[in-house]
Amino acid sequence: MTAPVRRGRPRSENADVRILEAAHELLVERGYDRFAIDEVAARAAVAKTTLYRRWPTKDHLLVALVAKIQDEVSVADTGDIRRDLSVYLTAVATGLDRMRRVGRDLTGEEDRSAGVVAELVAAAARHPDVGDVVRNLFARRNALPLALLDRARERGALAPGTSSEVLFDQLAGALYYRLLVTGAPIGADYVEELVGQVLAGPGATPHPEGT
Amino acid sequence: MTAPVRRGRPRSENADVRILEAAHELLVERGYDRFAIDEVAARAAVAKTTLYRRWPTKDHLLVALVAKIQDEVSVADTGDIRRDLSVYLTAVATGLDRMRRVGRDLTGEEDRSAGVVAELVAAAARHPDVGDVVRNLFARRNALPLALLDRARERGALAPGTSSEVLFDQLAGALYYRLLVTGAPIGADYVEELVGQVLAGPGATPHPEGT
DNA sequence: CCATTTACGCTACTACCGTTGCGTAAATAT
DNA sequence: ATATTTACGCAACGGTAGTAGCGTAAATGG
Repeated sequence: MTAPVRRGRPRSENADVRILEAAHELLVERGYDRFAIDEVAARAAVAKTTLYRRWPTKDHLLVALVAKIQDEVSVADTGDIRRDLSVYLTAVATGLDRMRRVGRDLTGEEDRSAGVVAELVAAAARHPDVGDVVRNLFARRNALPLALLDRARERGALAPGTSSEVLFDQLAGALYYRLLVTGAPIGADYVEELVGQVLAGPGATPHPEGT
Repeated sequence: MTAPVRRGRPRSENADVRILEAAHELLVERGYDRFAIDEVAARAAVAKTTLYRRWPTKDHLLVALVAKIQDEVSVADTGDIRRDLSVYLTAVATGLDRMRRVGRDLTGEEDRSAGVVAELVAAAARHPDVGDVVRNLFARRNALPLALLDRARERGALAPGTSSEVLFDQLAGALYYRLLVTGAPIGADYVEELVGQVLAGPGATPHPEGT
């Protein structure tokens, strides 16, 4: 936090707020496409150039918006790791499903859904700096569940050599893979099955094969 | 295959080929952004309208291109499920990494990477019909490894109740999650660790020292 | 008070995606 | 041959992302 003593005319904080609000409204109403920067500026009663001074591309605005919107997913630690994971991942899944429907399905609109998560991923791939922000976002979002896994391992509920990060990749990865790639549903029953199989590990080889 | 007897002037197959070739070249050269439809048409020596008659959006062209480019990942079944999975997933990972670098890094260009996979995911989310094609693409691509898992289960190398689909989600999901979301590297060592942990299952509680 | 610095609003502009209208080319049907 | 049908090429257009130039507003420094 360097001293906020700057030389010229200060940025209107009001403008930031109004832009983000207008963008939020339009995103929910219309989805990411059908979401025109000009319209955001107009609705925020701000010149387009003012908007671009803050966020150099639409993608940057999107990620700033998501960062603001994103709700914390709470993590309960009851000591029953399986149950805790199921609860957490179910919450994540419903959150993702809500994000997927943004701009669609609320109104009886056509079908040009946006899939905010998909757009976020694409934006992160397009601009390195957006990628940094997105990764930071997820890092903070995932810190609590990772800590949960760490504690479980220390407690002996997970095998000693277990990598929390890899374990989390298995769990979250399955959800995002279904959301973004295969489009398969991710209901509570799926989460339950996933957590069960991840923890059990199907490689129980009663009679090890191979040379 | 309905009879190819149609009434008017036939579509120039040559045009399809030339367009896809030009698009392929440009995609590799420039990446998905910086890839202008006008330029594809020009390079293919075809009117823009001719192109749009075949693929109604840039996204449609992209997915058609990827469908053509995508190389089969071979699946070996040596009987050692752990080894087979490692080999297969390593091949997938290197393929993904190659896709990620398309349009970047070949030239000493700036940094506006495209991330073809990310764009593909976004395209699938934007247009329902593109989504269908993409899902179909992956379904066919994943058929062999899924069959591998099925055989392993029947052979007793995987626990009887194991869901091949969920298991595959854990594996592929982890890779795509890293590629698209966290940006973490996915080298051979990671794949090895992933496969090991997925098969072992960290939930083996040797001495539950609960509350 | 006045110069400087930075932000704002406005207009105009470029580039690209995707569409439309129209004249022409290549096939089939009679 | 002629009519019909469908594709092609061309040119113009509308909509949106992002940029550039310029005059004006609001702050600080002397």
